[in-house]
Amino acid sequence: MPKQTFFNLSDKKRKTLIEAAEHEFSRVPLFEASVSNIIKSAGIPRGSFYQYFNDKEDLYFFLLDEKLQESKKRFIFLLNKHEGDLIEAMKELYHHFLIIIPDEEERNFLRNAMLYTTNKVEKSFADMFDAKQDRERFKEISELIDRKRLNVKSDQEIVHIFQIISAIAFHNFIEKTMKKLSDEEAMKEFTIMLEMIKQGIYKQK
Amino acid sequence: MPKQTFFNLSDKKRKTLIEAAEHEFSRVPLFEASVSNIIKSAGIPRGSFYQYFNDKEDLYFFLLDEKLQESKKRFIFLLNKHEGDLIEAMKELYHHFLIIIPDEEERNFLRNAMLYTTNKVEKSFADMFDAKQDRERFKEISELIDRKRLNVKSDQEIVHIFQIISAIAFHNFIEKTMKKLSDEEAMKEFTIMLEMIKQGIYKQK
DNA sequence: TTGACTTATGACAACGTGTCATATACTATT
DNA sequence: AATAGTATATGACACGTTGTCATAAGTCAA
Repeated sequence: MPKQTFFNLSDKKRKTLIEAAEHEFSRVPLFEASVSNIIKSAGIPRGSFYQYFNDKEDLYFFLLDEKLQESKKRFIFLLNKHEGDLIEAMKELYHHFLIIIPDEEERNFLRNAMLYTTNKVEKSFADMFDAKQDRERFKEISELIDRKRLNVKSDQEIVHIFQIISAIAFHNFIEKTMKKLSDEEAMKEFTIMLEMIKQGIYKQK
Repeated sequence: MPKQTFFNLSDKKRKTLIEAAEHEFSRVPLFEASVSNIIKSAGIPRGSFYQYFNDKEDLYFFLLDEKLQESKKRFIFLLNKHEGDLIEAMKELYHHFLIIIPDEEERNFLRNAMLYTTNKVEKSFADMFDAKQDRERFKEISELIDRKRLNVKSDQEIVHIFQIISAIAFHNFIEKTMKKLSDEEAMKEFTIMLEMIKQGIYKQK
């Protein structure tokens, strides 16, 4: 977490710094990003940077977390919109992630995050549904989901379903990026896969 | 790819170098690994390293690819063993990945790869099943799979099933690592998820 | 005004990377 | 054996990055 000093900064200075950081982290993935570029672009001295953050990771995951919080809120909104249909909500969330975000810098930031810090992103996203992490949110989501549609026996299985869908979404994004698929193609593949797991991939006896 | 010079090296020297590299890449993920450590441990001068490789990525992905080739071969073997049952083959492959590998260094190498270069590992693995990449292998695998068990209409859907199972395996490994689950716990979760997608997660109408 | 505390600053040591001029080894040909 | 031509080995070096630390400047309450 950034140090208190960072939060004590004037709004203007903090905003400049954040913008400089987002610019750098959009340009290249975390491991190639440099503190030097960020401070040059923000116009602050090197010492100050380390007054605010432990290191570049500190700043990076602070920014990433903020963005993921937004996604989590959106997910809840979409779950409402689709009357508790988990798959429809995830479809639209993913679609939004692919297409609707208008800002190219934001897209690149998230792209770099998804590809190079997959484990962190995936964990953060999965934790939304982890009762131990955030009982409040878990309860909210859990109540929203329409169980009648689902072939589940327990709450635990609902969590698994969420994890399966997330895993497929992550996989799909990686495939899209590596094979340079269009948004439409990616979305089509994602939808097909979801249909398959809805119905079951093995023949019923 | 490493340069020809590397392959011209004496077996002994090449082996020493590879061992030094594996040691370093087991210690830390690619982005933290240093050429300096590798050459120090291998006892070769800095200039030589760059005579053999373009950079550390060059060496890293060469090693990683070799290991993934092994997994691919094993997958085909397991598909045979389980008489074309895709899910049983993947279960055992994953189980092997988790438990059977006896060498701790090897485990750490793969762990670092899975967590920090997910996109590359996932792509390489998925390509095994990509007709465009390796028509030979695709044909071999495709013929091995027992379609009678599967609820599929086309070859394309079989590829999707493979992708779904891989995605779940990757997800599971990340979860296992982040939450420090035991091999048994991870395996149990993986099995549950596979059962779910076998049967379908939505109620049939 | 003073003292205590917080924040700002940039020079610096430590380390890492990739290159390049130079030295050395090897091979084939006369 | 001498030579030429090619492949390989070597390590000093220029350049970039990181995180720290001594010092300066600011803030605020008494």
